[in-house]
Amino acid sequence: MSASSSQTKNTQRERLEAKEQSILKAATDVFTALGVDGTTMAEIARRAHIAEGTLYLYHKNKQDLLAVVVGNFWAELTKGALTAVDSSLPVIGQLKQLATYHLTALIQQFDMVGLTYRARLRHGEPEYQLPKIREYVRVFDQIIERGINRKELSEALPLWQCRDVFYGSLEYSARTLRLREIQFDLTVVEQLLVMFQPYKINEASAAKAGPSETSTNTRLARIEVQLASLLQEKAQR
Amino acid sequence: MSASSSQTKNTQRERLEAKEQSILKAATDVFTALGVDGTTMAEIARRAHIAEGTLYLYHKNKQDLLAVVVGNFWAELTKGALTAVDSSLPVIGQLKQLATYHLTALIQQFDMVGLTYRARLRHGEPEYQLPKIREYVRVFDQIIERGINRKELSEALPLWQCRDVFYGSLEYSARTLRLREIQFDLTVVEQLLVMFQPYKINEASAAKAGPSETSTNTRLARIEVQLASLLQEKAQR
Amino acid sequence: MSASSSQTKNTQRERLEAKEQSILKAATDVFTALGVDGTTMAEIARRAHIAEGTLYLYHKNKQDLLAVVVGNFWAELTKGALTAVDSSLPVIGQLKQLATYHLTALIQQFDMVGLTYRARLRHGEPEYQLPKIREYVRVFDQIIERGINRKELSEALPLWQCRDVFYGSLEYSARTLRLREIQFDLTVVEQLLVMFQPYKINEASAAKAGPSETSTNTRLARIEVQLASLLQEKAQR
Amino acid sequence: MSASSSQTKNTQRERLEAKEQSILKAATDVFTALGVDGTTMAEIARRAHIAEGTLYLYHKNKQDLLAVVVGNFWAELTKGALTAVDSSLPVIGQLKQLATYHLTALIQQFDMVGLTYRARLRHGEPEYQLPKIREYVRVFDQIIERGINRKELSEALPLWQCRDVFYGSLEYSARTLRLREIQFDLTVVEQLLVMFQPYKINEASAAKAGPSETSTNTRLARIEVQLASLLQEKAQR
DNA sequence: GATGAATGAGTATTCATTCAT
DNA sequence: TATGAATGAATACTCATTCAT
Repeated sequence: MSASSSQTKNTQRERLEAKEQSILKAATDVFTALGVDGTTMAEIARRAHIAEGTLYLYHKNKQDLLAVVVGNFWAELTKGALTAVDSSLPVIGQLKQLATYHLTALIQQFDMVGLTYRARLRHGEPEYQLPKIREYVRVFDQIIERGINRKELSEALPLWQCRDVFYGSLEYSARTLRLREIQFDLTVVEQLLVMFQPYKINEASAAKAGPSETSTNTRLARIEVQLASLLQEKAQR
Repeated sequence: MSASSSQTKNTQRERLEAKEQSILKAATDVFTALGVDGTTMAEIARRAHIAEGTLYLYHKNKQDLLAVVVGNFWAELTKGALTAVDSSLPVIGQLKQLATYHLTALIQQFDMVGLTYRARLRHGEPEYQLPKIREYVRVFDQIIERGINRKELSEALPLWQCRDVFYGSLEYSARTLRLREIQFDLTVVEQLLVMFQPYKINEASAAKAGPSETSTNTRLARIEVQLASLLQEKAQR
Repeated sequence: MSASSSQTKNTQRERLEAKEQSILKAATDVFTALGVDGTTMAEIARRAHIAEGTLYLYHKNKQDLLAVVVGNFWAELTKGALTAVDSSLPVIGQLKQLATYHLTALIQQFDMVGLTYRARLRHGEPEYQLPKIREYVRVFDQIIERGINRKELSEALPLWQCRDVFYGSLEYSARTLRLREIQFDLTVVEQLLVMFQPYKINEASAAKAGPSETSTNTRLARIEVQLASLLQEKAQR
Repeated sequence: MSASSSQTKNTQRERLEAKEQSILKAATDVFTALGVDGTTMAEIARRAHIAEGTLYLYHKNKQDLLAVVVGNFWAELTKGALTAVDSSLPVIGQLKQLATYHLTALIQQFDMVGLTYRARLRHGEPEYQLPKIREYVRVFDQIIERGINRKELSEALPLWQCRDVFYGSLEYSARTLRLREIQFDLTVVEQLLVMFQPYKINEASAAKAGPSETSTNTRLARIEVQLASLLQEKAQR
């Protein structure tokens, strides 16, 4: 009897869970297809095969529903990214995997970027950082941390500046590629990785003495960035 | 009489021009302050001291008005950028100037970025590239072209990929800096310039392999040591 | 030409005025017939032959429209009361006229009493005294003041207590009479006037205690006998 | 065992009764605090610690629940009034007690008056007399009847007109006093009692012959009211 | 050109009530 | 009895746009 009751409870929960998923699926589809303003709660309800009022049992209002939809997207992206990155590789390789994954995903689901901007808007506050985005962003941070721990990257790497360049470049590129109807562009990724050269710790460098010309440029670049970072700090003080 | 009429016409034109400016000023203010959805044509008319109907003599509809407002912003940005960049400098210096200008401007008027996204949306099409933005983007392209012409940059530089990284990084960074209430961050700019190192043509390299190279190495080593000690200090704090 | 313009202006004003009246007429009818909750803005607009949105050009919202409708009622009532009362009569006579007028009017338009209660409700405050009601109430006060000035009424008369009894009785009675489908009941009015007896100043009393008194007594006695017999008759029926 | 079952049954009944009371308490609180429109069945259920659906096992719908709440109020008022009135006193004294009790109670729970109006509204019918109010009103009638039986009051007293004046005055006064934040005003009560003077049978009158001046006024007033009543009847025929 | 009154389509949200469990 | 998830009708209000002066 307790089993049956637990069974029933289970079924109930599953039903609610299924309904919740159904709503999110419908909402995602409609928001994606029609944009925030083009979307009506009625249409979402229709596609989820529920009554309009039921939507409000699961989500406080349209804005909240949008936030959940967007949050879900980034949560899924986080999962995918963790899968896509092989942490046994050298960090530069990992960053390439992450960049590739990110760029590909954004190109495919670029509408979500627009929705994300809308979901971030809060009445009063200028903008709002969705928690799920923060989690996603951590994937990048973790790779960098790993790199530093493994002595593959210099501690001097300015974390959040690099992070912004990384994600900013990819997002912007995704928009452009979308417009040009290109599925993917490796150059963007490669270009991005150049950014990390100055922080790359060359294990071989100690071994071989010969300072090649390339090495000079690299060293200069590294110095310049580090100097900029120090100056910045000083300016802020 | 023709003089008087031309006079009048002139005055008339000036009046219309002034009214147009008044409308754009009002529209910019309201859109910026209240966002696209918070803005009403009535409020814009009120602030421009004209009747609601008059707005429609100057602009087809709200969406078009927004497009003009946003277009104006980018046109102004173009003007400013052209002023900010000294084309007599080495291209890297020019890029640094442009990046600095762009980042500063975006941080100061970040609301415009949001409006830009909204202005790009067209019913049906996924997104739309505003002509004024294209013009702005050309400023970057011209610097690169100049660099290639002057043999400062390799022809191998992948133009639009670099461009996307350039603008994408700065835009994204601007958002972040805005959130952190930071006015400017040189690191972002410097970081970005690293990207162009691989395409930098070292005129001295091919020509001379003389003693200056040794000296360069020596100086570099000295600087690196100093930097390392500074970073160490910082890390200990 | 100035005439034509003034004419036009006049016409315009008249049109707006007419529209305003049309709205109020429609609103009054609908509120009266269907009650506050039964009334929809759409129905009012329909009956006023205007668009729904137009209602909001004339009245901020439903609650405000109701307040105006109710206010109008009391303003009209004030006018009527001033007409109904002949200030040359002894005050008791005036009060009788006012009471008669008030009772009759309330019986005929009793729905307005219910609307009045609803119009008085403000969000937050417990209740709210409509200005137009205050003006109406002044009609009573003025009669009393007049009476006191003319030495027909004692200054000892507790003004607002009497006023409340006056209006309270009539309003409550109006409800009852409405339920019983009675158009008017003089008894209520007469009953009410008894209240003022203690404050009536008998000019003759102090001056003369002469023969008229005897005569009065005689006449009273005669009337009392006749009345008693009539009442007896009535009782037997 | 039968005892135990009866015990259980008893407990069950008590439980139901307790739940019913809990619902009514919650409903009364919410209706009083938030008004009819501000009240939701969900909130009542929440405060009564039951499910929404359960409310409908005890009360057909919101309107009915309101009616019960309001009915309860008047039933309680009836109880209180019967306690407050000492039927051994002269009727005028009893009326004074009733008036005092009524006024005090209404001032304290004035929100109930508003709820009463709303409870009386029926779809279609203009208004509806709640049974519990009728019972309450009987308290007044009984005092009057007693007075007539005891020969303290004249049979000529027009019962329901007096009743309406009685309750109407007090209700209206209660509203006013509430607004002025006054707890009680004896003047109102005293004022009201004047109304009964004309019907007061002066036992002493037969004993003492001297028709005082006061007596004249009183006799006149009495006659006037009785005449009005007779004329009324005639008019209705 | 300028006006501003008029329009009316468009929708998020609430909540009394029901009913499967 | 009790539950509480589901329902869906019902509506005040906004505002971009138009058009008669």
